[in-house]
Amino acid sequence: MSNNHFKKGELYSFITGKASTAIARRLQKKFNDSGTNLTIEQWSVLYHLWKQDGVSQQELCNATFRDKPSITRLVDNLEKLNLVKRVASENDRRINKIYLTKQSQKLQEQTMDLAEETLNEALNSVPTEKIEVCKEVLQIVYDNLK
Amino acid sequence: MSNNHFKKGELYSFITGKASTAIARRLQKKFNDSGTNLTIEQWSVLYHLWKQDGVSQQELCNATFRDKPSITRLVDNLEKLNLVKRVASENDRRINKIYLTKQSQKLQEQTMDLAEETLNEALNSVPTEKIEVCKEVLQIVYDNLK
DNA sequence: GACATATAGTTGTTTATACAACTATCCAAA
DNA sequence: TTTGGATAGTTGTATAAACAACTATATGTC
Repeated sequence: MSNNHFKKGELYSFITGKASTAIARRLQKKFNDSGTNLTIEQWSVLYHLWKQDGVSQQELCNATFRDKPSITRLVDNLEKLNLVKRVASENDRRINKIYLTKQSQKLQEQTMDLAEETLNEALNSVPTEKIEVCKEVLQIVYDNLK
Repeated sequence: MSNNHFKKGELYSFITGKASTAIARRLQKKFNDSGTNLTIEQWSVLYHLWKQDGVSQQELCNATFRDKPSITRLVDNLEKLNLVKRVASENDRRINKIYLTKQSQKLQEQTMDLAEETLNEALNSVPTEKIEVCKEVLQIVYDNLK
């Protein structure tokens, strides 16, 4: 059996990520409106650092699905904003360990609330069991392609 | 009942569009490997022009969910590649109508095949009915936020 | 017809992504 | 211990997105 369930007219939104783009834009707007001077991409790096900081840039690459130059520049910008600090590893001098600052620790609660709010708006009226199926499918898609 | 089905650890992939990013990267790789000198974003504009060309840049904005400067520059680059042509409208001189060239007409079949191939790889082993649920949820998400 | 307003498109700036090429450091095998 | 390959990170370049500010044209109202 073919998996070819996409008529031409349906290719588009899957490939362009229409839904996730809309979610990201909505969250960015909430950041801007609340005076949170942060891009979604910067937030996504902080998101992983809030779970654990002191990790290498390479670990941030893996966690955020970005390449090394992207992380270099995101960390550059986060450092300019005084939200993270590069600390050279003592054991391995190739490695920068990335630490949160006091300022970025304060941002966690507020921005996570806005993120949850955004997802609740996005998923308004969608039944729980359909959300679960959707999450499952998207995870398989990712696993199929990684 | 709250729609708050996202534990903190699950927020991330929905907001960042992990799955659609993976799909776009895979398709871009297929374009590159096949010598198709085209970005996914340029392709997404051509995608709508293959359905109908001679439309205004504003109509392309609506169709591709981009703002006007983004379309201006995508059309700039497509024009440099000789894939589209701007033609000033006779009725309304503010409007550029965008037309496909012979070269871009040739690209349609090949790139659509690569796009379908990509989606089939992405959705490998996902049952039809779950794909349908997923498409439905993503559409509702988009409608909820637009 | 004149003017205010809306619409279509462009340009400038900042941030981000992808890829290639590069430096510095580490490590393991000869 | 030397050397060659792997790993961590940076820099250069092209493309793209978002936002603000801008020009040009059209339109509706007085």
